[in-house]
Amino acid sequence: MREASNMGRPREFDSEEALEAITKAFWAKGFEGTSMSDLMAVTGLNKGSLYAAFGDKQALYRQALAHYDEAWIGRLVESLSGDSPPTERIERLLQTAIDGAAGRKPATGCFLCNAAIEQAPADPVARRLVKASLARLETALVEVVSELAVADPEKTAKHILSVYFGLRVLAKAGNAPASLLEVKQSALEMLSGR
Amino acid sequence: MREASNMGRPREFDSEEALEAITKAFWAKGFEGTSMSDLMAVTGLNKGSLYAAFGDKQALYRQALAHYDEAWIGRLVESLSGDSPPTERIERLLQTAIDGAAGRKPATGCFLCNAAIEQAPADPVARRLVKASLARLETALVEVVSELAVADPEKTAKHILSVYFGLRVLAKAGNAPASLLEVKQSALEMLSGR
DNA sequence: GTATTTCTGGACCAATCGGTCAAGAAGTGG
DNA sequence: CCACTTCTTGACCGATTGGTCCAGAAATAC
Repeated sequence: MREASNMGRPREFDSEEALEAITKAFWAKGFEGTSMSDLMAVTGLNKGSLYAAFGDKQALYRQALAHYDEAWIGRLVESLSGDSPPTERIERLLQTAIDGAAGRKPATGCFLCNAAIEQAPADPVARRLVKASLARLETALVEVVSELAVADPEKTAKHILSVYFGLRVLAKAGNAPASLLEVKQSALEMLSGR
Repeated sequence: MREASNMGRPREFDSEEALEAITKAFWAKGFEGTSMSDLMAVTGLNKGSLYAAFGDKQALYRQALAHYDEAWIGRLVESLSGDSPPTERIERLLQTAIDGAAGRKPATGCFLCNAAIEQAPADPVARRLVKASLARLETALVEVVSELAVADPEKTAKHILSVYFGLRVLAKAGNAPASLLEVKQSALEMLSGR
């Protein structure tokens, strides 16, 4: 955000830390549900600093979404390309969706999923970011599925991705983990040819 | 909402029509994204009438959600219990999710899905309504799947429901219909034992 | 030192938010 | 006719919204 100029007063806060807090705020309450006052509260900064460092609310949201892609989606993709058995890696992905709601109040869920529903239709840039994250996930999934004896890996990968987001929705609705586990099992059974 | 009293000035508007318009507004822009002014605009009523007839904004939203259950989810459930082949009925369900985004700008999507993401975590009543709609869909799906030669109909039904909502999310993100069709095909192949 | 640049804190802004209220209109029952 | 009830209209409310601005602080460059 800032040029590498050593002129002028140095910034007193860590931009990364601030963006992390901002991301969590939008993640929990959405774009419309999060006010600038909320963001001031979670970062400990005041409006002037926020606007100078990141821009307006929409820019803030987009950067939070990009940060989520880097951090969380990155972790997910990484976990998909481990060296454990393919089905195990896919199970881990689906389990993430299930765990994302278990116990927590309110359910943390998936910022990407929330953004797809709330902002993607209204904000082209947010939509572009969401699609990019989805593409990352899909690519990683195709690679995993390709290791299995499956007729059409791309089709199957998309199916798994769809189940993943379906689980996210069902989890947010408050479905019991036991019920969600059945979905995961069904998906895994499909992969192993029943 | 109103007692069957013939005393006093009669209401000049049709509550059902108003609720229909209100539902579409919340459906398109969410709870936080819809203002009372928006609701005044889409119904042609003024605030006083809205409050008198439905209550505050949260009550409005809940009634919209209940109306969506009656109307749209009802139609979906009905369509699932036709006399066409079971796989065809399931295909129709998934196709609904795909069509819900095609061409339309912005993608209409599914109010139930939006509510699960946006309001279910924050509003217990909304969560209850969402879960009830989900249960309706699931029950109808179990019946359909039971007509197929499937080991565990309930598990499979949940899987299909998950795919349905996954499709809704992917569709809102702007995925091309061709890509979504692959998900549908994959799900149907799973049902027919590949 | 001074000049310059950038950041901080908070006052300030118009607009909008959800919500209330009272006055009068429009009906029914007698 | 009058009494009563309910609905409509729009003014009005305080609070909050996203966003701007400026005076002063804190650094570097000379």
